Amino acid sequence: MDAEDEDLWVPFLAARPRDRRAERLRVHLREDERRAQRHPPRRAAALSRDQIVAAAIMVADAEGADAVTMRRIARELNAGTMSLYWHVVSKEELLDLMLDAVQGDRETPEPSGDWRRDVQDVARAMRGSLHEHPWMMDFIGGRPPVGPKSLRNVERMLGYFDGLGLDMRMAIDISTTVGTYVMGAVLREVQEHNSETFMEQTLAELTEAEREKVIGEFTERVRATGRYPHLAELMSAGYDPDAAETRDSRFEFGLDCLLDGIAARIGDHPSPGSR
Amino acid sequence: MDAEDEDLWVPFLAARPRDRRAERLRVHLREDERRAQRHPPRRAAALSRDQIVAAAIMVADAEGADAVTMRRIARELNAGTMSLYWHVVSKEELLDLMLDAVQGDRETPEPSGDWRRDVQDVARAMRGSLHEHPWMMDFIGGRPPVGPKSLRNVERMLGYFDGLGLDMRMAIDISTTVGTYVMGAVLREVQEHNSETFMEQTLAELTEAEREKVIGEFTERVRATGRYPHLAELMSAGYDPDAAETRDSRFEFGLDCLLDGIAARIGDHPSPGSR
DNA sequence: TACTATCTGGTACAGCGTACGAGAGGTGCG
DNA sequence: CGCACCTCTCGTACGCTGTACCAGATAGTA
Repeated sequence: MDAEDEDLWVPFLAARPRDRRAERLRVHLREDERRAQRHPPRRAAALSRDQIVAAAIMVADAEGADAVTMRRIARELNAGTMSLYWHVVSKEELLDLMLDAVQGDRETPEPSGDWRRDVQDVARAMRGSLHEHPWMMDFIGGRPPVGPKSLRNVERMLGYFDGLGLDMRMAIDISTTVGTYVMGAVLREVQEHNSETFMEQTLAELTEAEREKVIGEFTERVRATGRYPHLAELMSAGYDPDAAETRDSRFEFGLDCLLDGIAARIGDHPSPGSR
Repeated sequence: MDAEDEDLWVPFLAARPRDRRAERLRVHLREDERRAQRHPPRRAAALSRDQIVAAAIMVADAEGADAVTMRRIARELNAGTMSLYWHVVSKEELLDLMLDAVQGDRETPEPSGDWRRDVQDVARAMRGSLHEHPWMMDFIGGRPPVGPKSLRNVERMLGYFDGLGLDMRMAIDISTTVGTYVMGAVLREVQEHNSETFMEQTLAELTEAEREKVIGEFTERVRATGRYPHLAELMSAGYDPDAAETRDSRFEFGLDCLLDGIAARIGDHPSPGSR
């Protein structure tokens, strides 16, 4: 049963209960469902948790993190705002549900025997998923990470190292390290993306002359201090480290470095010219 | 002049101007200061940007990200809420200023000639700084990153690779990759920390028996599915990958892997048993 | 004295998350 | 049938947020 697995929220972590309902909804969720079957829903369930989460993700994708308000989501569903609170304990919980839902977006590959390729695939998939939902980076800060979909992904990841004779500790360190790198990379990339769109908006309001003047003044000021030789060189070379074209290769570069280091450590010889 | 460097905000990026003042405060800040010297502040400046930023950081450190509200900060300074808005265009700008301010907390080491050690030091310093201000992770999501302090740090970082004959592109990729890893690591660690404190609070409300029952039921459910052999092994081994003791070594592990990969790539032979 | 620039902060408003509780619709029992 | 009881919807209201607007205080210049 697929639905069986979907409820594997780590106890305590899932919701911050503000009232009794949290416990009912989470820790004793199965029990709830049993009762619901005795007493089936009467009105063909106009609203459901999954619907609410889906609507919230739609809104977030289309209008950004700021647009995710309970009122906005309710409007999307033609429901009263407070109706959402029957299915969801708090906005905080809804965000958790959203994060876990998109975690399952991409399929993680079956172990192929080549751990390095599998890990690369997963890393790229994670990155792709995060890029499709950039609002994740707004919500992810400092919130307990584990929902059932994440659990499944961790399980898969650990499976890639099965035949290599690693102890569990090593396998876990490697998994989290890769995940760590991907998170950091996407965080940076989302920041850069936001910078760009913001800059473009601002630039559009200026004339060409003003634009050059402002930029010129800035580079001149950097140069004038004499304390930033590398940055000055960078700017005069016109090299933009954050340009979209370089982003993919930068991601792959870091990932390759990391995987090389890991490979060396687990006794695998790094594939010399991989990628 | 130290103060000279402090104003090197990348133009456009710094503030999202909601009205004209943004431009004045940022792009033409120097001009503003010149005028201010003609017309010096009359009341011995009861309030200043730096004070406001410092107060905001204090509040954030002591009470967490949620406590950072304009009213709270004003109260801290015995000022009216709206007085802050003379010195700061918006809360958003204040957050940018806070982030950049803590960026300069730790001193980055002078280049020692051993790039690897320098980079390690910087990475550890970044991590330490982020841990002292865990609210950073709440604010950092999807916001333009560059203030003057960050610029200085990038400059320093680039300097570590000076004698190695790398081209600029390589040096930049390496710098950002290391930064990326650190950000990701701290993001994860802050999440884990929050999970823990939350779990402790919840656990404190339960009796020992309830606690074991809930945990036991969960592990039983995970095992019952048969789809999570690695996780089941993990849980029955009682190994907690997020335990505080393992966190430092995990960070160093990932960092070492990364640096090994980088070293190999720039023709340096990895120090075999480093740390 | 009058004028102007700089800075303070009170009031007010729209929008947020959500506590509360009334009520609508359905089931099961007498 | 009536009646109790659960499941679910949602209007109202409250306290909180960021901040627009504007009236004033203060100090330097003319």
